[in-house]
Amino acid sequence: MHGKLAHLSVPQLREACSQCNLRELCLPMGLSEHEMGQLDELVNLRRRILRGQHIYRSGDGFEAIFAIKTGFFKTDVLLEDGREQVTGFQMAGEILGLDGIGTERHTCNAVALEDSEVCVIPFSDLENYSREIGALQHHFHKVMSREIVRDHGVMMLLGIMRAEERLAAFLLNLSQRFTARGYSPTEFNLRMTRNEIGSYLGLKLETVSRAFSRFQDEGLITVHQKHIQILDVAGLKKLLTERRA
Amino acid sequence: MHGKLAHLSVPQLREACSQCNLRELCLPMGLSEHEMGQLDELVNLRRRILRGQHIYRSGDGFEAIFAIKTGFFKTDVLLEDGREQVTGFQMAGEILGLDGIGTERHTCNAVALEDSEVCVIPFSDLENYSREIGALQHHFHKVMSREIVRDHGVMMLLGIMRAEERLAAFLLNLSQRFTARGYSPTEFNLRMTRNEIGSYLGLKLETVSRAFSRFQDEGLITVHQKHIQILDVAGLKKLLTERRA
DNA sequence: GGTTTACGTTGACACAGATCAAAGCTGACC
DNA sequence: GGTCAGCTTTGATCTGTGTCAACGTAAACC
Repeated sequence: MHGKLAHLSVPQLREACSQCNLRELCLPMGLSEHEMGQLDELVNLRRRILRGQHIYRSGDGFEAIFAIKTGFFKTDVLLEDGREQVTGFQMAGEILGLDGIGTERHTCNAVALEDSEVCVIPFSDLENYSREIGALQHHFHKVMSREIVRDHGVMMLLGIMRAEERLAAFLLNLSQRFTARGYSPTEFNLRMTRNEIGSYLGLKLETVSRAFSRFQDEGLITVHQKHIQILDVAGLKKLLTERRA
Repeated sequence: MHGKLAHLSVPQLREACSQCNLRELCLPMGLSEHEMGQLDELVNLRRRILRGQHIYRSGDGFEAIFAIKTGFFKTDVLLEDGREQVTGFQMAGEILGLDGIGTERHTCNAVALEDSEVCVIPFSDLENYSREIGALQHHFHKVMSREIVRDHGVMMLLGIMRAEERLAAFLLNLSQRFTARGYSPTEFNLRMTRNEIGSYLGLKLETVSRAFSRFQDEGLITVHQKHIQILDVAGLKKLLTERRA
C-alpha cells in the first residue's frame, strides 16, 4: 500500500491530487499535506471521456468511483419503454459512481456532455486508505451524505414545485456551483439540451423552452440558445419563496 | 473501545445486535460472530419514540444515526410556506439520519408514524469501529449507496410516472419490504395517511384516494381505510411496464 | 457554400391531476 | 353512547403542463 510514489511518471505527478486546483472541492478536501500525499498513491489513473461517451452504464460491474477533473456529465436511468430520467448533472470536483456500491453494479448511466477527464478511484483501495486516514473516511461519508441531501432537493423540485420554480431553482443551483469553481455566477453556457433539462426537472422540453422565454420577457435572464445570462438573481430567488396559489 | 460488554445489563444484552432478529436486514448484515460482538459494544442505547414524535428535526445537530428496531417512520422536508415533501417511509431494519453527515446538521425531519423503538448509533463511534471492522465499513457504504439508488427510484416516480403508476410502484415496494420482514406480501395496514402518500408521490390526497378506488374497481386490490389487500400483483406490475401514451 | 440534422421556439388544443365542495366513516374522548 | 376531530371518498369544475404541429436557428458535413 506504500511506496507507489516512486513509480509515478512525471506527467502523473503533475496531475496528482496534491497539485490539483480542485483539491479543496473534491475528495482531498480537508486532508493534511501528508494525507494528500497518500491520496496521490490511491488516485493514479485518469481517463479521458469524449462528449457523448459513457464512463459507465447501468448494469456494468462496479469497481471504482470517479472524480471529475474537467468537463461536464449527466447521469440518467432509462426505462425499458424508452422514457429517460436524468438524475443529475455533474461538474469538476464532483464524484460519480456512488450508486454502484450497494449492488456491485452501476444502476444508472454516466455520459459526458462535453470532452472531459476523470480521475479513477478504485473503490476497494479507497476503503483501504479510508481505514488509515480518518479524515478521508469522514470526508467520503460527507460526500455520500450530501448526495442524499441533493437527491432530497430534487424530490422537492419534482414533488411540489411548479415549472417556473423548478427552472429557477435549477439556474440558481448551476450559478452557485459555477461560482464555487471560480466562474461567473451570472453568465454561463448550458452543456445540456432543453430535453435533458426537462427530463431532470420532470418537464417536457417545450415547457422548459417556454419558461426560459417567460423569464426573458420578465427581464430575469437573457437566453441565446445555450448561453444564459442571469440579470436578476433576487428575482429568480423570489420565484422560489413567493408562493402564489 | 473494548471490554464494554461487562457493563451491559441483562435487558441490554437481550437487545444486542447479535441477538436481534433484524440482524440480517440491518447494520450487522454479513458480519462474523466475533464482529457482531464488537457491534454490540457500539450500539448500546435504544430509544422509544411514540407515534407523532420526532427522532430529529431539520436543523438539529447531527451526532448519531438510528436503526429502526420496531415501528414505522416518515422523513420529510418542510418549506417555509408550509408545503411538505415526504422523502421516505422507513420500517424495521432501515437506517435513519444519513442526511446529517454532510453538514453536521439534519436536513429533514424524522417522525414516528406508530410507537417505535430505535437503536442509537453514535456516528463517530461507527466511524471508529468501521476502521477496525472492514465488513462493517463496507456494509455501511452499501447502506448509503442503496439510499442514493432508492432516491433515484423516487425521482423516476416523480419525474416520469403518471398517478396510477406511482401508486402501483408504491404498493409493490411496500409489499416487497414487508415480505423481506416476514409479513404478508399481499395484506398490510398502511401507517400513513392519504395526504402523506400523496406528498411522497407528488400527488394530492384526492388523487391518491381516486387511484385506490380505481384499483379496487379493477379488482387489483381491496381497500378499507388503511387496510390494503393486493389481489393481483401481476396486474399492478403490468401497470408499471405497460405504457399506453 | 449549400444541405442536412439536431436542437429550439411558438401556437393551438387536450387532458391528467389540482382545486373546491360536500358528505361519509371511524376512533377518541368525555 | 353521543359528540367531535381527523381522515377519506366522491363529484364538479378548473388549469398547468403535455401533446401535436409548424417553423426557426445554428452548427456539422460533404
